[in-house]
Amino acid sequence: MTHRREQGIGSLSRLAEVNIETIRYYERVGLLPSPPRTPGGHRSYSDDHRRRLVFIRRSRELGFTVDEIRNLLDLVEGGHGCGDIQEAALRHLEDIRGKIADLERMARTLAETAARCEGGDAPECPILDILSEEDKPL
Amino acid sequence: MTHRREQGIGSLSRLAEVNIETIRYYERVGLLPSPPRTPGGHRSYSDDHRRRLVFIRRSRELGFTVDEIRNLLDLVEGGHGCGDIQEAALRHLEDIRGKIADLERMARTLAETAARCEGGDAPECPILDILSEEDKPL
DNA sequence: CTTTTATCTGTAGCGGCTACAGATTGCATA
DNA sequence: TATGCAATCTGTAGCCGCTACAGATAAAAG
Repeated sequence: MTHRREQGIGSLSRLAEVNIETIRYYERVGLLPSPPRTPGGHRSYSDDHRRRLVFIRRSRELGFTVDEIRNLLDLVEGGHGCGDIQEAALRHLEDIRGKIADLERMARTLAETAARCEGGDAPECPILDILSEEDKPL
Repeated sequence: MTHRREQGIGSLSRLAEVNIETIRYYERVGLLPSPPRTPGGHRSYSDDHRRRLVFIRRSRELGFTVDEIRNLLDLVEGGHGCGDIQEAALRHLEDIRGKIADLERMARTLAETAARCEGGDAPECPILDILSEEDKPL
């Protein structure tokens, strides 16, 4: 029986591995519900908050935006089945693959161009050429 | 002889394919030198400005940050040879490859997990599992 | 000269935090 | 119980790289 009861924001921060300031930020933007407060006004979190916060962190680690996470959380709350969630994940996967493709184009261009450099003090520099000659396509 | 003389910001924007607001932004942050002004206060650009602006745009397209571009421009101005520039490009290339690796990790996790989904209204969802169970590594 | 278009400055917003300042609360020890 | 220190509070501002406005003025076209 792991009965961790109410806990402060610092403890939640350590358990969920999320910055304290970030936790308050998530509350402000409506990702994490406002917890009850102690008589003195300190936030007091339950295990449910912790689970939700871990969900948020993991989603961020997988590259979901705050907006997308809001949607994911709505799907979960709404008791939607696996299908909708899978669909959201696959959409996001496509985004990621698009970004990878962009970066690979950049990397290819840079690598190819840098390979043509002679280095040293050579005045001619193929990198400068592709950067400044506007009529040559990348 | 292509003697385009002084021109306004709109014309520069079209030639260099950079947004007008972005041009003024680059001037504010010190990437593009402040051009002379007409008696009425409008910016008046030369071909040098255009070349430099194209350089900036291309660098951004290759993923260099504004700071990195400032450094690149310093290298160029300083008459440094190909070697230094090549070095900067290779450093940047490593950054890009790091980002690609990050994104590929995300994509792999998402793809593998989504593949285990049964879809439909199944109550069990492997995606939700990896998102909320904090003791399972991604 | 009048109209239209171009440009001007300044400010604020985006996302996703992070970093402060200055006030207050909570808890442990003497 | 007093005290001292750590934890937390709110509010605001900054980061990057733009983008979008509003309201005023300049330039070009008719």
